[in-house]
Amino acid sequence: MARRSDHTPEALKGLILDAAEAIVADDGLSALTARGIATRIGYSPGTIYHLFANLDEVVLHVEARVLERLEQRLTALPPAAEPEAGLRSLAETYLAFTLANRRLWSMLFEHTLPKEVETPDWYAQRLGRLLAILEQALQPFFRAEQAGERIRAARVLWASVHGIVSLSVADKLTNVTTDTAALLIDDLITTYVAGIKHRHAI
Amino acid sequence: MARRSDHTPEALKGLILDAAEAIVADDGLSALTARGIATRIGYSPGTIYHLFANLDEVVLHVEARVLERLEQRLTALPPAAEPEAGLRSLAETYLAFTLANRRLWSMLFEHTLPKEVETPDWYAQRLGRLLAILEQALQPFFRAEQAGERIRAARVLWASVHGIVSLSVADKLTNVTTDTAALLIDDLITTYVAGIKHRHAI
DNA sequence: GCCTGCGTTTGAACATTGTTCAGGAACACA
DNA sequence: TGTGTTCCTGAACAATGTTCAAACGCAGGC
Repeated sequence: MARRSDHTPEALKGLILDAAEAIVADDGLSALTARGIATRIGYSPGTIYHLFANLDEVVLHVEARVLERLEQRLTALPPAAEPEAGLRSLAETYLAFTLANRRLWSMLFEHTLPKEVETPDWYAQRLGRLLAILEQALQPFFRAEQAGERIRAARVLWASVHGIVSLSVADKLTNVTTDTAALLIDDLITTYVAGIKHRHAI
Repeated sequence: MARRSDHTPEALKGLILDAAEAIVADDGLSALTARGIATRIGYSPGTIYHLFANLDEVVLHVEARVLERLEQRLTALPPAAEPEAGLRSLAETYLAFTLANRRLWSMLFEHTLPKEVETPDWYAQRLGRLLAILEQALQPFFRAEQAGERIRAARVLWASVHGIVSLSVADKLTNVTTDTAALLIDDLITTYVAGIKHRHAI
């Protein structure tokens, strides 16, 4: 009973990604199955494979949407009065986003592509844009000729916040401590920024 | 053709874990299958289920062995002349270990237990012991009555180093930068320690 | 109104997975 | 030799990702 253009291919892709995202958000990446998506959108499993090469590609696109939403949140933040407050609100927004989207966020790091396949360019570019936000927020702390140090600091902060958040989302740190991720992030920023001021006195 | 005590149950458990570890080390967590382990040790898949409740439990034990080995490396380090050098060599050892055991290390974070099941106590204790090493290395930077700050700093550093390492092992950061993980870790420790000295002048 | 062609969609099929469990095989002891 | 207990097997089940010949229904021509 093949239908014809119930939905355009693009609309169908959207349906598939919506369904996939809902499943991951509800029950985690491991609950995502081709048949599950198909049932949810009222199509058969085969249809998915006409629009995506395989399930990995579906996951990759869901990941992209999550990253895009995070980017929107971070760029929508009002400019901060003080540089350090700007950093802090970036980190807090990041944390709030991951906590509100625990399973979707975990997906980004649980999911690994098969050996041969490498992450597509657009994926790296998405990450790059997120880093650029941080690089800019760090501008007040460095002189113009210290661009290298500034860029490195952005990566360190990005990865560090990620580490705190991911261990806490996965419950691999909170088992051991009563500190919440928010406290740790606060300490990280305060101390790291104090270190920057001390090292690269501007 | 049931054999009798070719191996004691304990020895058999060891064989299973060895095989599982080898498979993960070679081809990653996703290549780990009950049949694969069974073939490798010359037993049938069913045997595994007499010794472990399910594959998740096998993975958990392999994780434990990896954590144990890391702990051995970290505790075997010679005492450092300077406090900051001690921190640095801890972090470098950690990084070297993860790079030498990429797939095994990724396993720790790709693998998540099903919703209901929670990580066993001994797992949290293993992590706790690793953190304790860091807490001790931070002792010279804090006064005795600042134990709270020191413990928090250990968690921040632990999670931050983890973040740098895990993004770099998963190639989700290096795509974007030419900095190696070692440089980022170096920057983290230098700057964070500078921040500590500045904040909690001892 | 009918036919024909073509892009869509199906759903059965295949290989592979985790997991179970009735029963067979080998040892220890009589 | 017989008997019981313990260990181990391997077939079986449900579920997975993925493929692809066939079936379907719309668009356009007659």
